[in-house]
Amino acid sequence: MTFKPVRRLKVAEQIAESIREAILGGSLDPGENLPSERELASQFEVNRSSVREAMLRLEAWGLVEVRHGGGTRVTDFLTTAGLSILPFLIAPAGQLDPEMLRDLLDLRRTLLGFTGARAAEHATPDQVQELERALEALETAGSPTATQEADFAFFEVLVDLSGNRVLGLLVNAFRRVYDTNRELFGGLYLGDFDTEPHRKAVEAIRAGDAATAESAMEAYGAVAMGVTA
Amino acid sequence: MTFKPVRRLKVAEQIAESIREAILGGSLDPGENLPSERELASQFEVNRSSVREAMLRLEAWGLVEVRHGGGTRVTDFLTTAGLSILPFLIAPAGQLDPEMLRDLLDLRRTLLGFTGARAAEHATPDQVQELERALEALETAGSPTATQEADFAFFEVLVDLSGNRVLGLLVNAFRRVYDTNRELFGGLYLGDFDTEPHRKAVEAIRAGDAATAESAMEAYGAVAMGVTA
DNA sequence: AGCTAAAAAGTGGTCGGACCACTGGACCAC
DNA sequence: GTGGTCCAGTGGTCCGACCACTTTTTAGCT
Repeated sequence: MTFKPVRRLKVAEQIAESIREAILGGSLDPGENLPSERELASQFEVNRSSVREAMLRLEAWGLVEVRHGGGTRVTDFLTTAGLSILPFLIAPAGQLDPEMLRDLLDLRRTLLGFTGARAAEHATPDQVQELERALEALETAGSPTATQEADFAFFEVLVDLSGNRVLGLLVNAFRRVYDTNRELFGGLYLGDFDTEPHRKAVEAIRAGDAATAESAMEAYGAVAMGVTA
Repeated sequence: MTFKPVRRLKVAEQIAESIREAILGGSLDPGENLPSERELASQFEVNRSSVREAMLRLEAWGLVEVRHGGGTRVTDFLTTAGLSILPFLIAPAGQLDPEMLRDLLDLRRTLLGFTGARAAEHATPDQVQELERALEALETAGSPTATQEADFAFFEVLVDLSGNRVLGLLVNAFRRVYDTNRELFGGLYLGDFDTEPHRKAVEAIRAGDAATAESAMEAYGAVAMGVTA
């Protein structure tokens, strides 16, 4: 038996979360002004400093626009926010949003293909060996949770082999989506987990066959989409 | 003669920028602890509040990890940061990093293909008309700057047609890369700008031909890569 | 009345200092 | 070794004040 660490939520984080949900949930419309920091401080019964920290977070997420002397305005997050809000947007009420999930998996499938193709073009024999170790770890994983972890680890090795650092940053953003809602995504690994596409991809990468690696990885991405349908 | 607006940088922003460059530039190694907030405040000769705001920004970028009572640690940004740091990473010294640019354009090319394909599958006649207007605006643009803007606008319409909201968020992140270094990217539009791929893509999208739209957009992406080579 | 410019009110930004909450290490008792 | 206590250091929150900027109101003029 292992225990999960207790969640310690800082004041500023609670405030930011609260307002974030109001924005993403549509209670606050784009263009609208947030109450002033002093007003918010009084409403939440906290110090203004804590409210300011919350504003900083919201601004970093691209959810509000702070104007010195002119109030804080809610932005249209679909046109200003980056991938950093995806973890919250994909599971608004503790439940995965089917449309968002579909979009995410669809995009993921293409990125998997891209990753596989580039890996096939750039991987050295040493790196292929590393990939094989990751595949073996995946196939010998005992629990669904372990499988889930190993699957992502396999993918991250692959991203490393692709040699594309921008792709690396993008995948970091995706992983945060996954980490934040780990339990929800866990369901995708309950059925039979077939590593056949992985093996095919590894084989193609070893041979330097980009096209085959691409289609193998896309096939793997398609499987995940099927599970949710 | 027109003057550019004077840059008014808030104290906290200057500090964050300063430390950000130190981290991205390698002066601060991952795992290393930053000086304490009190120490930094004294070094920068500002109040501790301003330092704290800077820390929040750095944390939001995924560049540091703040631990209550345990100091602030520099993270390995290549494995923790998201696309939000790409604007800074791609032009570290006011000059575009060729490798990063190559990776970015390579990934962009694939995303363009994906966008074109999905647009062809989902676009309604009304939407196609909107796309045609964007294309016309692009072809009648006078200056290189206007062309640059119109080109991105065309792409954003296309993203909208694709109906994939996750892709939309991803493109927002990309646009920030572009906006932050507008002058540097402007060079890509100096030569002859051929809108032939655009026209081909629009035609394919109108016909609902996903495969052709995909290859047309990929061809367009490849052109941009050629310019920089 | 209508316009302009000064004044006021409101809002975010910075400051200084105090105290609370947490971490990590030193030291002690068992 | 193990667990406990203590303590110095660090981040988190609070308070109240003032500065910088924007928006609204008001006073004054034509």
